Amino acid sequence: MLSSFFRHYYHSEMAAGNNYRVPSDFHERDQFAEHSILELPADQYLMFDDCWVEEDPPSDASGSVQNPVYQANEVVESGGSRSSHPDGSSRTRERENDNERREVRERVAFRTISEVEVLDDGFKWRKYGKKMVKNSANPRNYYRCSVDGCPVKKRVERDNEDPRCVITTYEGVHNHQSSF
DNA sequence: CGCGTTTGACCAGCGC
DNA sequence: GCGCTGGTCAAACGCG
Repeated sequence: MLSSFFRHYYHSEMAAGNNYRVPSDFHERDQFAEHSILELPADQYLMFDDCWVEEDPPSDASGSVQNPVYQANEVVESGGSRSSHPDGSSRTRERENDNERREVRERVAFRTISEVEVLDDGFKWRKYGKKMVKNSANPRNYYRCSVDGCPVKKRVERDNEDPRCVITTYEGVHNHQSSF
């Protein structure tokens, strides 16, 4: 139950050939539930329907959208044929074109209802920064995977519009197994 | 003593 | 060029 939607999302994306990644065996961490959401009703477990993949917005789309979170979301929705069950074929071609133009940036963002901001996703993180960001009363925290040589980073911030929610953004792919 | 966090400084990109 | 903003660095500090 815990992360069935996420598992479905993740595998459907991978099956579609999209290059989206999250930490391996993320969805199998029991500790994830213990830390974050046990006290919540089952139907509020996780809001992975708000999962999206951030991409660089087109240059003519910037400026009018205040919240970068939703800006990223809109880019995904308008740029391809994604739904909760994406076919991914057109996006795969877009990806290949993107890869020729710029380095691959694998980034996944999602929102969870959680009391704690640092969710246990099976990896060990080292905090390296904290910043107040515009249009949000909550600070954004920056973490790096503490495994030597691993390039993965994540940003964590509490949703300004819904303080129950935590927005987590992963960037990069782990070059190792989880810490457990 | 080693490791992780805190926090102000610094830097790069962008718009004007 | 200047100011704003987001992201990173690194010294100081805290804790086990």
